[in-house]
Amino acid sequence: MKKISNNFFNENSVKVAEKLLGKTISLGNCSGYIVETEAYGTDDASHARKRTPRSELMYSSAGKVYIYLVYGMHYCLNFTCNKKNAGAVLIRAVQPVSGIEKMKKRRKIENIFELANGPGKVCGAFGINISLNGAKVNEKIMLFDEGLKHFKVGRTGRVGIKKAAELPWRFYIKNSKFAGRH
DNA sequence: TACTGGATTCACT
DNA sequence: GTGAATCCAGTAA
Repeated sequence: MKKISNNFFNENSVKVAEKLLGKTISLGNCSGYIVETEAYGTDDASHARKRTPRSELMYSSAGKVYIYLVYGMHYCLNFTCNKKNAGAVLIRAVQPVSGIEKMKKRRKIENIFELANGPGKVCGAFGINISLNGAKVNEKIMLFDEGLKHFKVGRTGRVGIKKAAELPWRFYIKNSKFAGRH
C-alpha cells in the first residue's frame, strides 16, 4: 500500500476534499474508504475565519490532523491543507473495510452502514479523540492512495449556512450506502 | 469572569 | 419531526 505524500495537502481545501474521496484511512487495526468530505477555507463556516489558538494549526501547516470537540460530546476529524490561505477538510463518512468488529464494539451497534456515516461516528468507530490533534498525517492516522475506484462524485452546499450554501463544500461518492444523508 | 452557541447524534413521539 | 445531551472556544465586559 502506497502512502499519500505530504504534497497531497498543499492545495486548496476544496481540491483536497475532492481528492480524498475513495482513499483509504487507517488507524490501528481499523481501516476504511473515505466516502464523504467537506472543505473549509477562511469562509464564515470555518474555524479558520479567525486566527485563534485553536485554528492556528490550520494556518501553520498542511498535512496535519486537526481534531475538535463539537456539541460537547462528539469529535470531528479534519486534515489541514492549503498552507498559504489556511483551510482543512472534514472527514464526514467512511466505508469500513477492516477492523469492523472493533468498530461495532466501539459504536455499540451492529448495522455496518451506520458505523461511520457521520463526522462524530467516524471518530467513534476509529476511536479517535483529541489526543491525536496536531499529529502529522501518516504518523498515527495513515492515508493510502489505494482505495475505491470508478465512482462518481456528488457535491452539495452546506445546509444551514446561508452565506456558504452556494459553494461546493461537500463531496460524496454517489450511490454509496456508507455516505451520510444529503 | 461569565455567557453563548455549535462542522452532532440519538432517543423519543 | 423534535428536542435533549454536553462542554469548550470565543467573545464581551
